[in-house]
Amino acid sequence: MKIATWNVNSLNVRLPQVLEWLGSAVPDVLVLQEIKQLTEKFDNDAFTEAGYKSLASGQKTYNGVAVVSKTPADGVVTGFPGFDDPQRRVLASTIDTVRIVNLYVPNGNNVGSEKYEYKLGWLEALHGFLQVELKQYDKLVVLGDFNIAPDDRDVYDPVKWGDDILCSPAERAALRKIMDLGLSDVFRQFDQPEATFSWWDYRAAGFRRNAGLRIDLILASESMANSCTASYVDREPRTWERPSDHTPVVAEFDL
DNA sequence: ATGGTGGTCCAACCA
Repeated sequence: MKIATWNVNSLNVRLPQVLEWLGSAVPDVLVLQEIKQLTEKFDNDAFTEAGYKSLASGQKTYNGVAVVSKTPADGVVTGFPGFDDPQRRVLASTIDTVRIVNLYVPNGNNVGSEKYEYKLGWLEALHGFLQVELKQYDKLVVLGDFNIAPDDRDVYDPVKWGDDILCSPAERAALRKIMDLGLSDVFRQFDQPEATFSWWDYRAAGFRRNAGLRIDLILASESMANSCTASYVDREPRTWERPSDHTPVVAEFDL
C-alpha cells in the first residue's frame, strides 16, 4: 500500500498537477491539504476519471483537506469531538482496513501570536483525538502538513532559523507528545539524503537554494511502522511550472 | 527587521 501526502496550495490551480502525479506515482492513497475550495467545488469527477474515489472537507479561500484513494473511504470524521473549529483541517477515514488521518496543522504565524496559541491548542486537541483513535485502530497512519520541523536535520539552516515558528520548543514538544502515544516518523526509518525537505518558501528563491524544511510528515502506529518498506520525498513536482510550495511525501507498506 | 513570491480575490490576509 502506497500512501502519500501533498499540500497543493489551491486545488483550483493544481488539479492538473495532482492528476499528473497520480498517473505517474500511482499511490493507493493520496491526502491533500490547502485545497482552498468549498467542498461542493471539489471535482470528484476528475478523480473518478483517473480511477480514484475521492472525498473533501473544504472551505472558501483557506485550508481544506481531501483524500483520494483506489478503494472507497468510510468512517469519515472531519474534526475533533469537543473542539469546535470552522477551519477545515482534519479528514479521518478508513481505507482498506487502515485508518488514515489527514491533517493540515495550523501554521502559527509567529511564536507568541494569537495564531500560535491557536496552533498549540489545536495540537492539544489532536493529541486527545489520536489517543482515542489509537485505541480503536491498530493500523493507523497520521499524515499531512504538520507545520513543524521535527529536529535540526529537517531545517536547511537551523542556526539561522533558531526557535522561530515551525521549530519552537513548544511546537516540537507538542509533536513529541503526540508521537509518544505510539506513532513514529517513518521517513527516519530509512537512510535519507542529507538536507531532504518537503517545503521551500516561494520567496528568496528558496527551492533553488534548497532553503527548505521537512514539515510534511507520515506518522505510523507500531504495526504500520513495522510493515513500512520505504519512505521518501518526491521533489519532482516542485520543479514543475507554477508549483505548490510543498512537494509530495510517500510511504510504502507491505500489509 | 524587512522583503522577497504566490493564492485568493481587489484590499488585505495567509503562508
